[in-house]
Amino acid sequence: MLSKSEENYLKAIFHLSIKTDKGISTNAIAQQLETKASSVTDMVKKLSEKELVIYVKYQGVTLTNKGASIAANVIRKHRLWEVLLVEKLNFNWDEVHEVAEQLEHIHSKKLVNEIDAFLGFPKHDPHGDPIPDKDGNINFLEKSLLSTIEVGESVVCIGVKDTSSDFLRYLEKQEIAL
Amino acid sequence: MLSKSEENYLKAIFHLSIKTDKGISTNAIAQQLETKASSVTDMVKKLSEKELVIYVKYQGVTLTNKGASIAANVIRKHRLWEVLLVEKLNFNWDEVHEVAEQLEHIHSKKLVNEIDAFLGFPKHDPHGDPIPDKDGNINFLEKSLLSTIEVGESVVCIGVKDTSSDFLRYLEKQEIAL
DNA sequence: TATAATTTTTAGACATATCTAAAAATATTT
DNA sequence: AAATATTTTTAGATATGTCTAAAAATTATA
Repeated sequence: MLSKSEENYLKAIFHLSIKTDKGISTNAIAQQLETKASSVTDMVKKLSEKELVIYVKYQGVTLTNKGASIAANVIRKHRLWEVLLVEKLNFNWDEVHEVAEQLEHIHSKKLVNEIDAFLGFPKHDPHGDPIPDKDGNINFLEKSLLSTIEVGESVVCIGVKDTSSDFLRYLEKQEIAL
Repeated sequence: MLSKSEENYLKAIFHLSIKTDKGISTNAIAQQLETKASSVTDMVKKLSEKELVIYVKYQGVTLTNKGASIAANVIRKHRLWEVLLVEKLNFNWDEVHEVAEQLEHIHSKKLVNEIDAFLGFPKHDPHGDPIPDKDGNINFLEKSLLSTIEVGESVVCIGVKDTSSDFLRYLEKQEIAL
């Protein structure tokens, strides 16, 4: 059973890996997790021993299949909890992140799958991000940033990149929803 | 913000305090938490510094109002989660304990209160134990053990003392429910 | 390609929570 | 009340995860 900390590292590496095929740098992980590079080195060694990442000194890390699968599962839980909070428990989409950060570390396969069913097997979280399936498969559908759209063009908003409360409340003020 | 471990100690002391007015012994706590007496001494000192328990060396501990309130709140969360698991997520009453032990440590007042409302403000958990209210007040209603009832007497079963899976499944086989 | 700047790792320290083994205090027995 | 047994505490060790500061490796610059 992995610790909360180990899961958070895998999740951070997973997110950083989406944008690139290269190894993820120690500093990038440190920045993502708001921790120090030296802490990252320590943890990455540990994850490497557990065969969850491939780590070559000074070359950054990449997730193994096992590591990626665990990370996807944590993200699955995070996003399913977010849907539950918004759809059933009157949370606003700008209030869910902090609680979901805690809930994503609850260990119970039955719980996750029951929530999935209870919610009708949602495909996206309240911010439009795709929810990985049981096997960790995730649907990266192509999106364009609103800033790249021409004035006058009609588009459908399916997600947000910035999930800060400030930004989400700004969107609501502009009457932009998903 | 208290750690999971600190919360578990407060909860254990709370439960042990129900049966007695005396200070709770180091050994009793160690037994309840399946840990060693020396670990209990360490933690109890820490809780004492935080004014959550009154601790006199060799004399056991009692909860302060603050400590009791926190313990009651953890128990409130535990029992509300159990109701959610059973009522909404298809858990059997013998499957809920382990997951609730994790969920009770999630920190979010809004979450607890929303779950409470979502469930229609239940008064008891799936084992018939009372759910403390927001302020930590708990309804200790008088119950008699089935073993003290005369043969032929008619009674209503409103709770269980033993919450082990084995015992709960035995009750189901006997068609005894709450 | 040397030199400088940056990144990464190592070494050693600290906090939390736990443990074992020994010492001290309390409780029980004779 | 003295001897014995039990409980509790202390002292010192371990594991996890973090940090700072210094050393080593890599990358960028002149």
